Amino acid sequence: MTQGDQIWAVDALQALGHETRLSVFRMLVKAGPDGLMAGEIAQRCGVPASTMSHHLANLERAGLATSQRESRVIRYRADYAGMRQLLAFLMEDCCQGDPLLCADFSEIVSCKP
Amino acid sequence: MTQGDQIWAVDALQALGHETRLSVFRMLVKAGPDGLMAGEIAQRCGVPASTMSHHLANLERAGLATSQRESRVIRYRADYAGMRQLLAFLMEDCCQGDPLLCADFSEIVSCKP
DNA sequence: CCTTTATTTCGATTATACTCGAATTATCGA
DNA sequence: TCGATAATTCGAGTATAATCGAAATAAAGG
Repeated sequence: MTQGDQIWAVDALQALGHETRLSVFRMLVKAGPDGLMAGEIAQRCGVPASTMSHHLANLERAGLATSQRESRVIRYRADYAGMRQLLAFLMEDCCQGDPLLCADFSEIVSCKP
Repeated sequence: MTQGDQIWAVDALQALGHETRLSVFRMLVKAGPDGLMAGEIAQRCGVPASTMSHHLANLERAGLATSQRESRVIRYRADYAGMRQLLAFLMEDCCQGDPLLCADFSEIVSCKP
């Protein structure tokens, strides 16, 4: 793994290392492919729109969310590819796939034949 | 999952969301059960001892490292249980075990029958 | 005891992040 | 074109984090 790889991982981890942003990301995962409008996210979190805009931009920069304008609203979705990369990094590069760290997840991931 | 559960996850994510600390954690994983002395960690990272001490305390508070004094030195080890909890949180609570997010990991984790 | 070594804690500075109202941009519908 | 609406960007204040030398603590060995 290169030095650069760790950099984006740091960005992604830092993005999720904030209560509001972690909530937002989970909200987006729960919302699924439809995602959520920026305004509704702000409202649900009880945070001013301008503040939320920064958090959403942060998540997007970190590769954990995508945005798409639809006429007047902007729809945010969880970026599954980014999250998958982060999880892969944590399990492979960071933890070296060590069974001590990762073995328990065989039940969580869909690996039943 | 409770509100409190997310709080420690935020702490752990934030702890890893820093270049030096992420490097240290990976270093500790690589070092295995023997761990590393505080001094050597600082030296390897090219960071003053006092600065590193804060980072190590941060990782320990976040449940990602443990420390143990051995006569004059202090040995740090990766906290596997904490990291497992974090990975479990990210896959289960955060991503809802969604195959879209987690399916790829069936090869990484040791789930071959 | 006193010195040396390893580490932490203190104290103070600097840097970065967070927050939010106000101003701005983009889009739609009348 | 003119509001009205949804969102972002700006600007400025506040808070939190990072940094590092100096001082304090802990332990070992003369």
